[in-house]
Amino acid sequence: MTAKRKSFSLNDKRRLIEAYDKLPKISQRVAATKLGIPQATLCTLLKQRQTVLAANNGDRKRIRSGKAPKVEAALVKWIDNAHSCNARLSASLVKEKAEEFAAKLGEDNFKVSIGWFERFKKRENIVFKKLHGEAAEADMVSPGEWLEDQWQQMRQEYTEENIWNAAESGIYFRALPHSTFTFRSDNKRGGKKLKERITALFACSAAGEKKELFVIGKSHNPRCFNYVHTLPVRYAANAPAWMTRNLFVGWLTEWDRKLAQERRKILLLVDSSPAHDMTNTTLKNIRVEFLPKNTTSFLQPCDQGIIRTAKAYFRKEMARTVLQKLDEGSPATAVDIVKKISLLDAVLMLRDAWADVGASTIRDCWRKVGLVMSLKEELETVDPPAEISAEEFEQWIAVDDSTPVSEPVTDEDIIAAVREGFGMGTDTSDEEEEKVETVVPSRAEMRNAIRILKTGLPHVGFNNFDLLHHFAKEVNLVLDKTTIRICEMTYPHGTEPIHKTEKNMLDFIFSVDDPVTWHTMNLMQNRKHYSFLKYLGPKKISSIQNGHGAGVYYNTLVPADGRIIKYGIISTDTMIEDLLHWKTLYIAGRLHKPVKILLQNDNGKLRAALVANLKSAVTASFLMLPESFSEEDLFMQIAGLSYSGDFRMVLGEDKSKVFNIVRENMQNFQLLYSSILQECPQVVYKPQQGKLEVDKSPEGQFTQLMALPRTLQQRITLLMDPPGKNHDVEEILLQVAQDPDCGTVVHQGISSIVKSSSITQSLKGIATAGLMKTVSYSAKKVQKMWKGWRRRT
DNA sequence: TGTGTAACCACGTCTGGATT
DNA sequence: AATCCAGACGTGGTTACACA
Repeated sequence: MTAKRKSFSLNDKRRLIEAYDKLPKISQRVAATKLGIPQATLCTLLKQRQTVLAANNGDRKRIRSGKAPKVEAALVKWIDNAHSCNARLSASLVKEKAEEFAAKLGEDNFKVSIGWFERFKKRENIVFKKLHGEAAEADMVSPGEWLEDQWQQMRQEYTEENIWNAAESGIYFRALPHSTFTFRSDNKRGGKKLKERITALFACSAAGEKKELFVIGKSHNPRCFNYVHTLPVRYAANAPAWMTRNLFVGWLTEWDRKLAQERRKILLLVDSSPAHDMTNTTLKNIRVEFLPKNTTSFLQPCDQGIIRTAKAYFRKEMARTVLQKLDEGSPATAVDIVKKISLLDAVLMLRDAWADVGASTIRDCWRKVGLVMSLKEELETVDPPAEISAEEFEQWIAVDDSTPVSEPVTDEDIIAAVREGFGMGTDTSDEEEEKVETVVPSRAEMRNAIRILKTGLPHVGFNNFDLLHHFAKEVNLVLDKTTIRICEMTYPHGTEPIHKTEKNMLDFIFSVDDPVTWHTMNLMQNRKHYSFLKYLGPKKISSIQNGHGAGVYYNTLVPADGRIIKYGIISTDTMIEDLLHWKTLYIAGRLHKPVKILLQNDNGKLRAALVANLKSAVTASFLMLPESFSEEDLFMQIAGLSYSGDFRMVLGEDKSKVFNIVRENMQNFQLLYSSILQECPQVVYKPQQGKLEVDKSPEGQFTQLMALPRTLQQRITLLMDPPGKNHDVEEILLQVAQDPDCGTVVHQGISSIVKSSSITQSLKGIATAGLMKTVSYSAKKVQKMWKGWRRRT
């Protein structure tokens, strides 16, 4: 009766979807007849779009997994790893391994049959070639030979300053020494929970120079980082907190760029772990060389003492912290204390520990392994704290030595990774970790601490008064500044896009709930900040502020503590409005770039608006970027939004400025946007190419368009549909989504917002700029004023 | 008129093993 | 190592129909 039913291969399906996309907008029914399939088939097909397009084996007709997908996943990882180590694999070896994994993963029903093996190979596209014995064996070099031969050749063009070594090390930052602290804690709970680990990448040169640490943690946006402006280390995160190829390449690329600026070329030695694989990566100023396999432990300077020394300092500081708390008579056990140590604390401690490692130690380690010939130097020794025996201290330093620091190497790691990937998780839950709250000391407390140091230190023989004075001055400078930030934010140096001459110009935006009151108070305290407009009175000033442009009233050229600052006042409501709807994009646009949020009284609405603003920026950028782009392209696009809407349209000096803002602040951008990008279903991150891919289908673009801020949507409708004919916004956006020039339309919409607002804002700038302000300014005044104002409300 | 879905069952792929 | 077998399993193309 009915014709024989068809069955499509994944390639067929992909072709069908592509063909459907090329069709003009018609009903599924019509489209289906054109494609020669029933409507319902087309409907299901479109629903499977993502799965079909992501499939890698197009000749198959169904995507099916074997009976024990976990075993196969583990096996694939193991094979990958073996390949990257140039190990020879025979079919029987692989089968043996499969059996082992099955046993370890508790897959009792799984049998390593010939049939299974065949299908497994087909599914994964694996072929086992017969290898000839010698090739692999030839790779095995003795450390001595390598040193005399290859190494001498490699290092010829490089001086010791430019010969570097990098190595990862796992760090259980909450680990305690075996016995000393445990007497007061119940051991049962102790052990496991304290195993939170971070991985740090240490890099140093043969001359003793150290590179900023690269720390990899579990959490992308640890809560304890919230209030921190700049981390003293580079930070990244992934679930197992270990080095991946992607992170490593990212780190290298950035370093390469810095070196290019310095016109410096270096030779970097790393061990040959899969995470260090450099294929498809080109670096201009870094030559990456690998230590021969199985000789890493003898030849790697970092492994031979450098990292150990850093860890010794780290653990010593940890002991000091814990012991002090215990001595203060805190009822908490050592375990409790250690649990309160946040990731931030650990990172800061680790940074200091790394800074403490002496250049001579580093040089000596390089000499010891024989990579450089130089004179023997004094090795520093880190004495164990008095409370801990030397032996125990040694053990404590080494507790994390054998932890995996990069993608899987041992079977256990593979199994753990597979378990995690399949959502079974090992028994450790993060709940405990999440509860570590960060206590930021108040400014008064910090000031007091400085005072205590000043009076106390001379009594213990500290006599570098210059240093102390300088330190106190620097700290107070910062403290004073931060106190005047009534609600909001400042731009990090060099990112403020408006002023060209003043490199160190700090720009603050205060969002205040009631601008009239604020101006009244501020006029009384700091009349000199205001231009001639002050004669008009606070009400008039606020009305100028609110009535025109972006709703920001600026006082410029305000001297504060030897610096010139400027500050803008905006009402919180106006700001939220702009963040949510992009009415002017003036404030919203600035907040697309990383800025420091100084003090936030708990305004949930504002916080939500800030996030919404970032999301909008990402969405708008997606629409304007091609299907595939790099992270840098994305940030560039975002940074360009507030200029003319599209970075490509920015000309001349401004272009390089945007470029620089992004380059100098890559890390801050990543910190700002990483969680948003991760949560966004529209974008797929392809780590292999370091590229992001975004859904460019009409449906995808439509959802993106619908998510744009209201004002932008209105502008777009206006562009597409001149007033008069009243079409539905949704209807028009649907049209735009089909349009191949969709990105251009979005760009025009944004630039129409930016143009109209920046004109009014700069006109107002003329009125509010006034004459040069020469009168000195005290931050404390504003602080007092602010306090006074708060009391009254 | 349009799209989405429950149910049905053809058929691709699974399994352990035998055979070439 | 590759191919084949027979039976089981479960995906997904299709039909008929509900729903806006």
